[in-house]
Amino acid sequence: MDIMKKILDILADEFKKAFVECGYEEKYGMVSISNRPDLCEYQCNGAMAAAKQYKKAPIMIANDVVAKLESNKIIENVSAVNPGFINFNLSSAYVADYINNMSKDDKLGLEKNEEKTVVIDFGGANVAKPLHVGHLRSAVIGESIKRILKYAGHKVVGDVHLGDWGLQMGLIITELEVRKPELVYFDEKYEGEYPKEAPFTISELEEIYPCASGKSKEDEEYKKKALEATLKLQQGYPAYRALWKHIIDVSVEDLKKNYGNLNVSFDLWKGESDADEYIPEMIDILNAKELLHESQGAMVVDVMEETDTKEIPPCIVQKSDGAALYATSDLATLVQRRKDFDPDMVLYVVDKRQEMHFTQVFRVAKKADIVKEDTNLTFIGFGTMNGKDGKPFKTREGGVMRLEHLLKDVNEAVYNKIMENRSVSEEEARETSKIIGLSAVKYGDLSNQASKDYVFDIERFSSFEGNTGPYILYTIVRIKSILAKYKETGTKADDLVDGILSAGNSSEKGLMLEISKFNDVMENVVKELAPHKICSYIYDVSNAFNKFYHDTKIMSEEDKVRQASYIKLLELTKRVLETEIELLGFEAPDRM
RNA sequence: GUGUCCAUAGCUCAGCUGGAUAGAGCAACGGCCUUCUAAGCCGUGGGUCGGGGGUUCGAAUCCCUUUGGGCACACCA
Repeated sequence: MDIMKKILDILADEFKKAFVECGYEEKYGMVSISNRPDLCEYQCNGAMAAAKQYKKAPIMIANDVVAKLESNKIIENVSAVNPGFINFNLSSAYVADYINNMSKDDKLGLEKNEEKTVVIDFGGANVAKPLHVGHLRSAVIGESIKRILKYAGHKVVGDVHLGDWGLQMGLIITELEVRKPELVYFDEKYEGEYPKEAPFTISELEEIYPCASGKSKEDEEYKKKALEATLKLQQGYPAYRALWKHIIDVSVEDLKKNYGNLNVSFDLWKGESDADEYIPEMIDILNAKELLHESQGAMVVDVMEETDTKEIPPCIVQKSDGAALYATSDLATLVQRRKDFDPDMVLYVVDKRQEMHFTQVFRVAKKADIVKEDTNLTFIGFGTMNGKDGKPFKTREGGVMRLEHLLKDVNEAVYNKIMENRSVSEEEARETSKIIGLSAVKYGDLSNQASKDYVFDIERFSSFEGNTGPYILYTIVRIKSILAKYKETGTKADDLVDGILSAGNSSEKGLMLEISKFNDVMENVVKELAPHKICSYIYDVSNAFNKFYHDTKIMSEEDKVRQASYIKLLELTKRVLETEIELLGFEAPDRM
């Protein structure tokens, strides 16, 4: 099976045909999920929209259409309701058929897209600075979008794009010299090989940067030294290059560990330093297009457009002292990415406060043809993660909280919950609390629209009730548990039944209907790059499953064929849920 | 100041290509475990969708206006 049409499109086709047969335009045959589930599963409101054009009472149009559809095999219980709604259900046999087809498809019926190459820039990590809560959203949202686009069939390159260039590096080198002047890197006459081992640990490094940064603010002389060191490094002074390499290696190793704990990974560990060599070429491009001009000592590109409703300041590409800055690096990186990947799309998952900067960069890139004309440059700005007080999330002392401490706190809260509710070994509880904790954090973040600020509430996220990650995991664990029990009986569902049978009761059908929405939901998720829609979908699926679970005693079912059908339905439900949480970036344990 | 985003139940959030009685979760209250994980299921109460105007047969949703907030507005990233 190559493509599976979405249920709504299939239904709309039936309605369009009916509208046309009755002499109305087919555009009125649009179908939507019912907003009155007590009355029907699906509805069509086209009769009301058509009333004006045909100068006819909407209910009459609805009646005409209903008459054509009464014998339709896909549609059940179709009826016209005042003032002109057409309510109907999907035939139980048809839904069962549909989801059986879904289960045969490796993408669960998601229509294939044309493959695009996408570079996604997320994470926002800096060398020598530990990840803190401010890095959480970029990592979590970026990872999810990366997975979503891969699932949709695109070639995706995730780039962490490290902050590894600039003054911070000079500061660290300067402070290192103060602390360990005996190191060969500071001996100008040294000509031998530089050591392979880094002369510091990650914890030293993390302490050095804030210390150096503090000193440079008070001590002019110190700052000057740091600037000089930065310049020497950028000019390629071998000793500093060697030292710098160590700083990066030590940092990256630690970052990989931390991102690993978040289930976040990157295909590419490029940094701002990698863009450096592309700066001259980028400047040449701008000059060739005669876009670059001097303004107040700096070299800038004008980016105002006539349709702008406000002043967009020119994009500064070179500071008045000749140095590069943020925009310089981002533009040069685009040159590099074009050479390396020739992307159709470049996505930036960045704090929304940086929108202006990216507007400028994108405009320059387009004006200068640094990217192809049809390259889609997209800024996905996310909101702030706030504490319960509605202000940016801080530690109790008011400082910036490190990401690993945040995760630890959540895991601890989950661990305590597990120990009070369940009697499992401490070791298992520790393992499980990591898995559940991650789901709590990620679901808590992703269930909100990315662009909005949200309140991070450890209590709420790590509580296991309601619309949370743990609830979704619990649902999956219940399914796994039954499937394991069924397996123990030695029966194979496939031997008893070809596929899922028509639903025998309303909660079973409810579950099937939810499952059948998969491709529709996913198409939207991919189009809008909106993980929160996955969350609301799997919450619906989980609710539908738990209702079904409550109504149906699966293991004690006497009718073995019916039971086999239940098992197949459970397998499909599990597949849908696991596919979706995979796209959100977490997984389910076997027990909890 | 200019621009921009936001305002929905006590709290946290959905819903916004206009449709019927505005939905969840938490919190409160009441049911359901000798039977597949009660981290669950079922139910009750709770709202002038910030205010005002407009378009429409119909507006939380579109337009205008007003109030209150967040954020951004050239040499930081």
